[in-house]
Amino acid sequence: MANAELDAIDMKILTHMQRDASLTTAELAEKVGISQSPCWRRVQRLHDEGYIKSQVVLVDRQKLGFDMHIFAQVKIARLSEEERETFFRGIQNIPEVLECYTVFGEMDALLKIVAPDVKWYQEFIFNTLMKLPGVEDIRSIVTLSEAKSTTAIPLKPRTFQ
Amino acid sequence: MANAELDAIDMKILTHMQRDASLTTAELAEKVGISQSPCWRRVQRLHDEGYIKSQVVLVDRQKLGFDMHIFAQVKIARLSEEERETFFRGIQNIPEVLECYTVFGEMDALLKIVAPDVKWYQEFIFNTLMKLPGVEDIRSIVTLSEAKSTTAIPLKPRTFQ
DNA sequence: TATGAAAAGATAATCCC
DNA sequence: GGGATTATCTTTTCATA
Repeated sequence: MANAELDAIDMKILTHMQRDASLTTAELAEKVGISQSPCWRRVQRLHDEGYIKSQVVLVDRQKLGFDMHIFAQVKIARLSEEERETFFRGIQNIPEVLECYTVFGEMDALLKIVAPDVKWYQEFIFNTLMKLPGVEDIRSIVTLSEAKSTTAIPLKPRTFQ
Repeated sequence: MANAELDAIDMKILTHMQRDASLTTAELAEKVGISQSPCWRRVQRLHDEGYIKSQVVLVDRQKLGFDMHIFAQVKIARLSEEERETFFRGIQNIPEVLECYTVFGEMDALLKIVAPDVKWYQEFIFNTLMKLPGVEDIRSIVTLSEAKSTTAIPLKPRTFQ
C-alpha cells in the first residue's frame, strides 16, 4: 500500500502543488478547504515524509534554443560492471540528456535528449554519445511536436474493472 | 539567436532555480554574486519574458505507487483532422500519460506513461489506450530503472568544433 | 490530538540612490 | 546594481475543542 497515509486533502494539496508551487499556503488552504495553519503543517509533512522531493522552475526550452526532443535507444556492448558504471556516470554529465532509462529487450538504454535541431543532433551523436564507453548502436526517435507535457504524477493507480 | 538577452548572471539564476526553486532571493543573490533587489528584479523579468514558465513540486512517483515508466509508440489510422484532434484531446485527459510527442517514421505518436507494474499496463492498454480513436498499433518500450532524471534544460546549445 | 487565531520572524516587493 | 524600508508571507506559539 504505497500511500495509505495520504487522505483526500493531502491529495488535493499535491494536485495543486504539482501544477503551481508558487501559491501561498493561505491560497492553497482556501483551495483545499482548510485553514492556513493545518495546511502549512500538511505541506511540511509531505516534504518530511518524502512525497515532495523538490521544488523547481520549469523553463521554456524553445526560448533557450532547444526546439526538439529526441529519444535515443542505445545498445551497449557486454561490459564489466565497472565499464557500465562509467557509461551511466558519463550520462550524468551530458546536460542535453534529461532522462536515461535501462530497458528490456533488444536495446539497453533509452535516453531523452533535447536538441536545437537534427543537424546539431547528428554532431552530438558522433561528438558525445558515441564517445561513451561501450556504445555499439544508436537508434533515434525524432519527435516533431510536443502534444502533452506534464511533471504531475497521478496520486493513485487506477484499478480497472 | 534564441537567448541573446540572457547574460551570465541570468544563466546562473536559471541554473539554480531549475535545481531548487525554494531558495530565497537573498540566498540566490548570494550564489550568483549580486544583491537581493537586483536579483529579485531579474527573477521577475525571467518570469515576465517567459523564460520561467512555472514553478512546481516534483513528487516521489514510487511513493504514489508508480514504479515504472513505459514508452508507447502508437500507430494511428489515417484520420481526418477532426479525428486526430479527438485523439490528442483524449491524451490530455489520461493522467498516466505524462508526455506525448508526434514522431517521424513508422509510428505516429510516442507516449511517456507511468505505471505501477506491467500487469497494470496491460490492462491500461486495452482499457484506455486502445479506446482512443484511430489507434491501430502499440509498441511498448518497458523500462527497468531510471538512471537519470532531470527537468533542467541546458542554457545554451553547445557548438561542436 | 488537531485546530485556528495571533504573534514573531523571515522574505518578498518597493523605493530611492 | 545596491541599500534601506515596507508589505506580505511563513513559521511558531498558545489557547481551545
